[in-house]
Amino acid sequence: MKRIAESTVRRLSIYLGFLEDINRRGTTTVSSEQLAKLGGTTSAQVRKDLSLFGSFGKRGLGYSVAELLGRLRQIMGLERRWRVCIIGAGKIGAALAQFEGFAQRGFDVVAVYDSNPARIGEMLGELRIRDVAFLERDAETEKFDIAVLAIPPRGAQKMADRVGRAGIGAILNFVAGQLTAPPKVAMRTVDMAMELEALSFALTNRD
Amino acid sequence: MKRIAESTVRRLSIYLGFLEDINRRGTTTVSSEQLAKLGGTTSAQVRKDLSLFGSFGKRGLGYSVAELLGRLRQIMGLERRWRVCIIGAGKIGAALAQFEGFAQRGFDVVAVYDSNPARIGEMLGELRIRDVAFLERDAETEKFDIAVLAIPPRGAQKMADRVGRAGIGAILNFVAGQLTAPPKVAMRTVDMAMELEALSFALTNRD
DNA sequence: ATAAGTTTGTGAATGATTTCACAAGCGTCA
DNA sequence: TGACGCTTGTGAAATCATTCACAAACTTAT
Repeated sequence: MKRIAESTVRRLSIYLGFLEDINRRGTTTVSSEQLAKLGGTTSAQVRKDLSLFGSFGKRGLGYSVAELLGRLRQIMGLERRWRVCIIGAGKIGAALAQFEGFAQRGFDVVAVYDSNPARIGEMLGELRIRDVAFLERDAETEKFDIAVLAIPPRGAQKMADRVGRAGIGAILNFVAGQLTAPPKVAMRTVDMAMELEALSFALTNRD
Repeated sequence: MKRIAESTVRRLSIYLGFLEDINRRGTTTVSSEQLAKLGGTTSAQVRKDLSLFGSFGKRGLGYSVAELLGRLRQIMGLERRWRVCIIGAGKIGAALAQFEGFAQRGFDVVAVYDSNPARIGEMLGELRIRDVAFLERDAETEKFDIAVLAIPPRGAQKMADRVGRAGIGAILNFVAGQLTAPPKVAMRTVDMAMELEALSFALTNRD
C-alpha cells in the first residue's frame, strides 16, 4: 500500500470520532459533505482520504455509518485493544494513568513505572507503581504494545532506547526536547511547551 | 508579512530549544548544517525557515548564537512572559497547573478554575482553585493571554466561547472531540487519544 | 594580497497535498 | 421505465512545502 500522509491519518481519526457520535445518535447514513463540515475540511478531501483505502460509499446516498465505522476501525487498527505502559509516575504520568479517555478509545493502561524508590509500590488508581528496572522483564511476559514516556529530559533518550530494545513497538513521548525514535519504533511527541509557543507566535503575529 | 506555515513555526520552536542549549554551553556560533542535524531536517530547510524573517547569518561563518536566539525569541513573541489560566482542575488540569515546563519557557500559570463546588477553594500548588463563574470578571482585571481548556467534552464549546468573549486571545485545548475556535481566538488542540490512534495505525500498517 | 575553504541566501526544480470539476452510479418519484 | 436530483470516486490543476544547486560573501592561512 502507498504511504499515507500524517495529515491523512489525523483526519481519519477525526472522522472516526464523528462517526462514533453519529452512530450513537442512530443516523445510518452520512455524506462526505457532512463529515467535512464537522471536521472543518472539504468534501473532496474526505473522499480523497477514504479513497486511499477503497470505495466505501454509494453514489447518490453517501456512506453507511456502520460500515464506514467498521472500515475505519480496521484501517486504524482499532478492532483490537492495545496494551499501554506508562513510564514515569510524576504529575503528567500519573494524570495519564488515570485518564479515562484512553480506555474508551481502546487503549488499556496496564502498568506504570517509576525509578524513584519513594514512589515504587504506591497505588495509582488500580495500578501499583513498579520499579522501572523490571521494564524489560515485564515487557517480555506482558507484551506491551505502546510505552508512554513521561519522565524528565535527562536520561529520556536512554529510556527510549530501552523501550525499543524491550521490543515495544511504539512510544508516545511527552518529554520536551530532542528525542530520536529507536529503530523500528513508531514515535509521536506531544510537546506542550511547543504548543504554547505556537500560540505565542500566533498572538504576536496576528494581523 | 506573508503567512507562515504551521510546520515552519514548529521548527522555529525546535531551533529555539537547540539554541538555548548551545548558548548554555557557551558556543557562540552555529551553522544551518548543525541546526539541521540536531533537528532532523536539512540545512536548506533551516535557511529557508530563517530567511522568511530576514538575513541573520554571516556567509562563511554561520549564525551568531546570541543574535539568532534573540531574533527567534522576538519572532516567536517570547521576549515577554504570558499569563495563562487553566480551566478545569481535574487530573489533566491539575497536572498542567504544576508542570514546571511552562514557567521555564515563559508561560506563567496564574489562575486555575473549576466548576465543582467540592474543589473550589482547594490549593493546587501555589494556586487556589477558583469558581469558573468568575472567569470573565477575573479576565478583565488579570489580563489572561491564554486559557488552557482541560474539562469534559460536555459543555466545552460553551466554555471556549466564554473564553473568547472574555477577551482571552488563545486557547490550548485538551478536550477530545470537535471544538471550534471562537472568532479571533488562536487555538491549538492536543488530543492524546488521537496520538495513540496514530500509533495504532502505524503499528497496524507497518511493513 | 591572494587563494582556498566555508556557509549563507535564494531562485528554480521537485515533490506532496489539496482543491477542482465532472462523469458515472444510485435512489426516488411520476 | 425514464427523468431528476444527489453524491461518489478520481484524473487534472492548483497550491503549498521541501530540496537542489550555486553565486556571493565571509574567514583563515600563507
